Amino acid sequence: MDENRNDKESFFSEVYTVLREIPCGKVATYGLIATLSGRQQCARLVGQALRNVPANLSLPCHRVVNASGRLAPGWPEQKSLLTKEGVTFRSNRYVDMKRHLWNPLELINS
DNA sequence: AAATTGACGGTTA
DNA sequence: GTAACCGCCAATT
Repeated sequence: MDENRNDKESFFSEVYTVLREIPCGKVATYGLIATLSGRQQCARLVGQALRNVPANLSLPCHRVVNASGRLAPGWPEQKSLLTKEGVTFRSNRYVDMKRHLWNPLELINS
């Protein structure tokens, strides 16, 4: 049986699902999404998934940054998108994680 | 099949 | 706070 391939697709779906749960004005790290998707060590896979995602799915992929608050390379528009949602930056390329890092625990509490 | 790459994370310097 | 190094895992070459 091809169960292992099913696992991979499941992981991708989980990633997309988590993406939709990110509230406006918040950001999530690749590692956080990977953890919530069941693969804490597969942060890079999340990045690869996002890269493969077509823009027509309306997924808030611009709300995903790396653990340092760094935005995705080769995608300068991401900064504008985040700024438009109220996200502030520390320097010219780092998101203010202290303010805008999404805390999934709030979802449980709500 | 082996080596390289990649929208990364954590630790160390 | 920033930079360099290593470790992880799957996709690509």
